[in-house]
Amino acid sequence: MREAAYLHLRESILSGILLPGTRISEPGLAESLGISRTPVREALQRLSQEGLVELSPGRGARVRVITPQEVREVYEVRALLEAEGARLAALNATGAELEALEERLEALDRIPAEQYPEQMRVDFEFHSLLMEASHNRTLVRVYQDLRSGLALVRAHQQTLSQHPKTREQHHQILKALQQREAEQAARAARAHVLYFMEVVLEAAQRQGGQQWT
Amino acid sequence: MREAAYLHLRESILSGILLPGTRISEPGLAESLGISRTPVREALQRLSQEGLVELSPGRGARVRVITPQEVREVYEVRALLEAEGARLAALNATGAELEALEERLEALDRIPAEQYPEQMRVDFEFHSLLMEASHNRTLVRVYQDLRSGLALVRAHQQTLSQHPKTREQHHQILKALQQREAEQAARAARAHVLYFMEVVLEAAQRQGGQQWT
DNA sequence: CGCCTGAAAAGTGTATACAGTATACACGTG
DNA sequence: CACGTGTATACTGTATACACTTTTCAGGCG
Repeated sequence: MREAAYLHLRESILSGILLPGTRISEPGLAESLGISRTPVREALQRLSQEGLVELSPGRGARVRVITPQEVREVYEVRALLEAEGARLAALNATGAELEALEERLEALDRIPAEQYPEQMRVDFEFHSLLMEASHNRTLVRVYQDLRSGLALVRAHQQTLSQHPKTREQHHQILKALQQREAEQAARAARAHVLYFMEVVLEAAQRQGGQQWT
Repeated sequence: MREAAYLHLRESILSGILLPGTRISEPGLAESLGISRTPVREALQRLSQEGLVELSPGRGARVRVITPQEVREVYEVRALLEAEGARLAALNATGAELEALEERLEALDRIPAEQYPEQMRVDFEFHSLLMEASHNRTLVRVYQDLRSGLALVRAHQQTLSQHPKTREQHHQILKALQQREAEQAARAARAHVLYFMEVVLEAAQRQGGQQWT
């Protein structure tokens, strides 16, 4: 039930049902889920450590507010991690892992542009598989922690995937991995993440102000 | 009281009172601290997310066991983060921050070699200040998360600080920061962390087997 | 009309109770 | 003598109760 509360809250936040800054009441959420406060509390604390909610002592939980400055910081760290992941993957990836990556890019091409959630899911899988191919589980863990925070940002930035450049960059990364060119893979991954950061920040500037979901 | 339970457990684990693999009983710990199970549970879950304890569903909590392979992974990621931190610090550090760093190195020289805990504390402060001088709070957060796991390793590796090379490497980093040479700072920080990793792994091999603290 | 005050409502933090489950140990069986 | 089974104990996960704090809102005062 803790897991259920966690997943429900996470989904509510990422899908935009709960806007940033919204207060989350333990009794309220517990009743709406038909469970007691205990698992709700534990779910909130987990989300707090993941950076999706803010927990002030004695004053309850709120959905976290993220500033553009913070988005920039997170993407810069992600670029660092993903570049290293790509470098290691070029050295350590197995044949099966390379095929799985290739398969995801083919799947992305097959998905119609209007099915945004599906695109996002496969895109996410591609990057996760890339990091796992590094064979450094600590790197993967840190990366996933960072991404759960990033999800907050992308929630309302729909339609920005499948930019023309994105597809080309994905293939550049894969090609470098297949040719075992570590430095080239790192550069390509870094460029991809930083390019995406600019797209996100631009879209945010157009549609919002100092903060958003 | 959650904080008290958290700090008590953390200290017990890092000081070696609780050895890796030891089962931690919620009722037992609650009684020994004179509090109820609720805050104990919450502390255990926090420690679980920080990587100090392992939490198997329905089967309670154990102090986590770390393998040399994992130590290598963690230090490699730390080297990556700290190199980036040093690079950014060379660009962004304020005068006051540079002075604080210098002060820590002077303090390290003043501490007698036998006061190991004090040395470790100041050494920790130096590295934390270095990362904070990067002015990227996300980078700092990820770094601190990683280090709390590392603390497990160093707990029983006393006497390995103040290796002759350590002092020199610290000063190399600081010098690069003062001269605003970003790439040199990154290289120096990376070399320092990786060197330290080798020292730790060597010490572990001498005194242990496949796993320790 | 605005601001301060104070009481009521809601909420957080901790303790405790209870149901379901894993673990350990002893006994019986092959 | 080894192994499986059954029972008793201990523990985890969830629910509920209670004290204390924060928030809210209405009424009175300046």
